[in-house]
Amino acid sequence: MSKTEINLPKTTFSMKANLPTREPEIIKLWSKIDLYKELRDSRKGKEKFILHDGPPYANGDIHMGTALNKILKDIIIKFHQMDGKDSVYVPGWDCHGLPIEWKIEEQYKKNKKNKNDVPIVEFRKECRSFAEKWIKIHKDQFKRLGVVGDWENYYSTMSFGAEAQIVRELGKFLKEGSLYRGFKPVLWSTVEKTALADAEVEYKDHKSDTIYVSFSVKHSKIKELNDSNIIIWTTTPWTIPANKALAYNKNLDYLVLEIQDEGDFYNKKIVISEALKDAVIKDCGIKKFKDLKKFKGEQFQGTICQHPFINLGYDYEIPMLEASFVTTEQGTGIVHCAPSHGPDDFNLCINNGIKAIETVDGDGRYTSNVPLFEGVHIFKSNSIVIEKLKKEKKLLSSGELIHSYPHSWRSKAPLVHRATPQWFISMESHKLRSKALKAIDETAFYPSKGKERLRSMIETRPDWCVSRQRVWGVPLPIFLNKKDNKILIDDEVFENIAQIYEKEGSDCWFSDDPQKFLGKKYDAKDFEKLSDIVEVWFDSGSTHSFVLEKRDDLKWPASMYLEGSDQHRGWFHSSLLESCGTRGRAPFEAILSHGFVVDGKGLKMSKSLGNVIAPEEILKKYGADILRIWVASSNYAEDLRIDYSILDQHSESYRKIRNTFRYLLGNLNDKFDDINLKDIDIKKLPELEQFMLHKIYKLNLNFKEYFKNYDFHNLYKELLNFCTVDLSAFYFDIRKDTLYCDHKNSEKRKSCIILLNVILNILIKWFAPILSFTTEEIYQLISKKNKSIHLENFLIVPENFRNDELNNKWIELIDIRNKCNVSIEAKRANKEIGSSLEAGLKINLNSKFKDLTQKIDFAELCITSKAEISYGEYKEIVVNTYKAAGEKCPVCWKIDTKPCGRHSK
RNA sequence: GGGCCGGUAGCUCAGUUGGUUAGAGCACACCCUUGAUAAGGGUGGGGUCGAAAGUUCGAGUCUUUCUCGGCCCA
Repeated sequence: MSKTEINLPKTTFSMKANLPTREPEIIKLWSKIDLYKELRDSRKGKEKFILHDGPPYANGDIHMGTALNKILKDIIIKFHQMDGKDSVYVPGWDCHGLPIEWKIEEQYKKNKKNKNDVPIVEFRKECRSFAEKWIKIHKDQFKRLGVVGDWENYYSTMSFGAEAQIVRELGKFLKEGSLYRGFKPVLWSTVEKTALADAEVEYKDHKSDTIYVSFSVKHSKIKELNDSNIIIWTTTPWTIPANKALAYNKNLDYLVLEIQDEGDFYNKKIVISEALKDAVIKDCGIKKFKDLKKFKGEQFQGTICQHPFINLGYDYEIPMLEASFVTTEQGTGIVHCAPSHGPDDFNLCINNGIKAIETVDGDGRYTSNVPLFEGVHIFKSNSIVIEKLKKEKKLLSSGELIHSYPHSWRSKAPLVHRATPQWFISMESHKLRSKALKAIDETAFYPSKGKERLRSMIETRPDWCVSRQRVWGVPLPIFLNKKDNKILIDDEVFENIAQIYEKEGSDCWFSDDPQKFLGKKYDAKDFEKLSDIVEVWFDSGSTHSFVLEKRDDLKWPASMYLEGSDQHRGWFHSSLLESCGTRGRAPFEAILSHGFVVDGKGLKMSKSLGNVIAPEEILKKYGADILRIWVASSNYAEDLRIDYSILDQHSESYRKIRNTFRYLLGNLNDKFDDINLKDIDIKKLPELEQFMLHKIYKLNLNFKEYFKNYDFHNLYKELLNFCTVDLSAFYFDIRKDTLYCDHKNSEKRKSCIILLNVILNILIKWFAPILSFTTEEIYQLISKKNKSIHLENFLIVPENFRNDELNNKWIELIDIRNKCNVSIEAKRANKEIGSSLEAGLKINLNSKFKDLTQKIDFAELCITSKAEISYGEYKEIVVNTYKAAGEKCPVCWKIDTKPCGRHSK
């Protein structure tokens, strides 16, 4: 018999994947058939699954984190689509904000242009086109990853519709009354009379006056504190008039000392931290003193002090507050707090109900809120403060210090923190906090630990500051009445502004006559138009309103929001607050958060470490399907490690999967028969085939459970193990003989072909959400049913595939098979045999196995030429392997003393 | 510096309410095969469960401290 008479596998599906060149062709196919539209049409009227896209910032090439995020989204969307739902994906971009402003400014700098010489509207146009450019680039990069979505009708926070809706959303907070005007310190240049962003700040050495100031205790739980003086140290004496509180650390030890030196502090008790005692004594030149008491910081609780200028009209109470930012690095272990002049101070005070006020104006002069100092410039007031402290006997010591201090990058002038008018959404006035906490309870979190993380942030966060003194953003739609400084609240005006934005965008706020926005009802002369913009988190926090609610193909609330775990502080957070404030519930039913991409050792990627891997490199070297395997196989609940050795490993697994498909296709000769699983007459199949159907049934159960919990790394692992353990090393290996050597009419062979069809059909669908490209490549080869694999549904596996009894039986048989393999291996190691077909088996089994094994051909299972079982009182399974005697059949290669009768016909 | 989360074979991951000798796949080593062939099969080695202390008859699992890493805040 010649080789042409056996059925060798034949397929056009190549072993080599060549993904980097093949994948772009598949993307072209998807675009040609308009896959996204096909997907929508195929699920018209079906239950919707809406994964609402968190908008990436339209700036710079995508990195691994972005790729991870998009692929994970795509995998989930495809799972739901194949599960029969209408799984709509509308990608979006976040466009406003400082980073883009910066890029444009940088370009100006290069061209020696001054931002201030450029009209705002022109500047904003450049920002807009910059964002547009990056959206285009991102789109192609995301498509290359295999992400399918409505790329033609994406959303952006800078679209006119978005800008209009953001105005409407703010209008809701204004109308409700929860949006109020407050003050908050920002870094301020008194020279340029403007706020500066962190990135605009240069740190360099600066000489500051330093003072040790005493605050006398008004009352305290600690007896010894009641007639003592809390000592603080500061490098900004000019902030003393704005002092509202003192901060201590509850974990530090503090001392009460009695000073016995002559002078203002003779016989006075002072309080400082124990750790800084020596430094303070030396710095203040204290010679004689007595230790009176030592106590833990936590005992400060409830202590109230007096302002050092109490006799000059500063007659309010100064509470002592607990703060972890107090350290023993410098000073006295107690820190003076001016909420108008420091972010720490501000946050601590606001959490204790002390609000910042405007103490210093834009020029750097004290306002009328500061008694004695009104009109004095802060940079000229240190000496006055020091002099008055001395006069009031509140100055323990003074000096000078050269230290690193923030300066403006433009003017090089020293900066200060200055409380400026800002707009806040109250967490309490309309119960926003409790609404948000309730909404968290009603949300499903994957992984569950995300719930606590978000909750603890919402529980403790201060009021939401939504204003920024910038230009690239949505203008705050606020008019102030010049007479009484009251906010103009009128739905007609808000809607008018929104409709103008809808038509022409928000640029006109800065250029056009205010009357245009006020309409006919009000006179522009009576109102001041604000020039602040809305902070960008409010933009993206409103996407649910201008995307989910506005589009007919979507639904509100979203089924899921999915982002990196940093977004508990970001998008999850702002979306929750915005939606709870305006609609009383979260805009999502579930939140899935993923960890960060780190290198192979678990370190974060950074240029300096040289461990950065760009998605582009991976696509060029491996292809998107390998990257998608990396996403699916990693546990996103934690950080995700990636390096080339990890990718190499996944690309090995990919080859295993690809070869599994190749075996199926080869033996089917690329002819796929879409068998209805319900029509299979299971009892007519050999037991091995029945057992495989049971395996498929069980795996499908697990598959559904893993998918339900978004537990993809376990799902992928089971699929991979099915390919390697159950198929390649077991079923495929055993059935090679039947497939190659049996006649095409053999019942056994036909049964096997049924199984190969079933396996191919179910496997390609199981893998499709993950291996989007490879499964498409296969689908195009075998099926004309649909235009794409992604239009298919997961198969429903009939209950009659289940056969637990048979499964238990085959667990035993596989155990015997494993023992046979050990025995064969021993002979192979002795060089007595090579291939297992050169072997015969003598298997000794306890009689209890008789029923189990009677009809089983172990020569078939173990791929040997002979196998005999003898039953007896054996305690263990004992297998003896011998060299099979006789001639090798040229067709099936089995060795027998008699001629092989299989291939006569 | 503070809050939260994490550390199980070289890699990706399992490991129920504490309970036999901690598992799987890949990788690795050796062997076989040359009719899945830049494929396929078999056998095997490999872990102080980040470290230490504690609770317990018993700890990968519970407690504390430390350490390393990540995110957020400062």
